[in-house]
Amino acid sequence: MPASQSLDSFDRAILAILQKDNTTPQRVIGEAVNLSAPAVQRRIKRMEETGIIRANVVLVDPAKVGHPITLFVEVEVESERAELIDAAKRSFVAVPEVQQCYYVTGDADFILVVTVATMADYEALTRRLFFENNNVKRFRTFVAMDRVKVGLEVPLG
Amino acid sequence: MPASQSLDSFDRAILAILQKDNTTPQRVIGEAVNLSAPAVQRRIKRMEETGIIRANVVLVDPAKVGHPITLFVEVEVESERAELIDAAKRSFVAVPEVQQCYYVTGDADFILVVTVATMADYEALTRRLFFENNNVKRFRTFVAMDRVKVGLEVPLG
DNA sequence: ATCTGATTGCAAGTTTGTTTCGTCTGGATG
DNA sequence: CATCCAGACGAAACAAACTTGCAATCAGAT
Repeated sequence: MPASQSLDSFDRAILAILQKDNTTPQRVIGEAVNLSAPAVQRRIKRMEETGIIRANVVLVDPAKVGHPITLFVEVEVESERAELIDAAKRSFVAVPEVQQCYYVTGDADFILVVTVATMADYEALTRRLFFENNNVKRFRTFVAMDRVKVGLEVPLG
Repeated sequence: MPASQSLDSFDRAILAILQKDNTTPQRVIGEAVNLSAPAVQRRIKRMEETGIIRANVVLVDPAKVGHPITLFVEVEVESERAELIDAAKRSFVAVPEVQQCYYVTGDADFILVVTVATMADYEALTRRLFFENNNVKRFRTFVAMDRVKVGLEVPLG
């Protein structure tokens, strides 16, 4: 009973479908998981309310809208004082070209995924984000030659 | 005319909305961009056919479905012979826990984004993917402490 | 000036999503 | 052991959204 529990096997089956294609009609989902359309609809609504489903979005091919370059950047900071880390987070989040930003353990402090139109744009971005930030000690860039697999799908097993 | 060109400013405005919420009714989109609902619908359809829109999906909160750990892995291979690289790509793509996989230039050859339930699961994964693959020379793991910004949104400006 | 091809808005038709309502199940309580 | 209650279900009615056909419009080329 998915009332108190957050996920049962119906929910997982529904999520698996929606992670592939959220335009799938509820009736079709219902047939796939052996539930009526209203039941499917109620479960989706609850998962949205509880934050299991964070968003409904389209995935855009970056190359086809003028952003053919994807980059990874490892950023190392000078000081890990909380307020400086927070400031760094805010500055990264604010930049649309930064698709993803993670605060990590290891040899680096941040890992960024960046999408740009040209390397000149990236050069300008590094100036703004890294060279003008005194707390950035070092950064290392990887250029993606092949986006072998790109998605945010979470396995549900 | 968006016939031969792939993107005009209407398309970009529509995409910007859909990248945030693809459940937005076409009528509402139409009001926002000053177009009728059918016009919006035809443009969306064309962008889907031409591959500008790659997919319609829900984004799931990994922590809430039992995958609280996100990892980055830099993988360096022994040989960059094409067939070995392709084999590596296939092996990474086949694993559901590998959300993203990029073939990159720089000190590493691949960068993976991995989502798992426990570190034990990750340990098992490294065994399968890296230790049992003779072509993997070295790999380096970063553990995400904070998913500061996660998305696949492409800036449209 | 005219023609062509593409795009638009409107309106009708169709599909999909949503709400309502009565029923059923499982678990806790007396 | 019977009763009660909360939560979830399906069927049907309802509302909203999507889709299509058609005539009108606009831009560029002849």
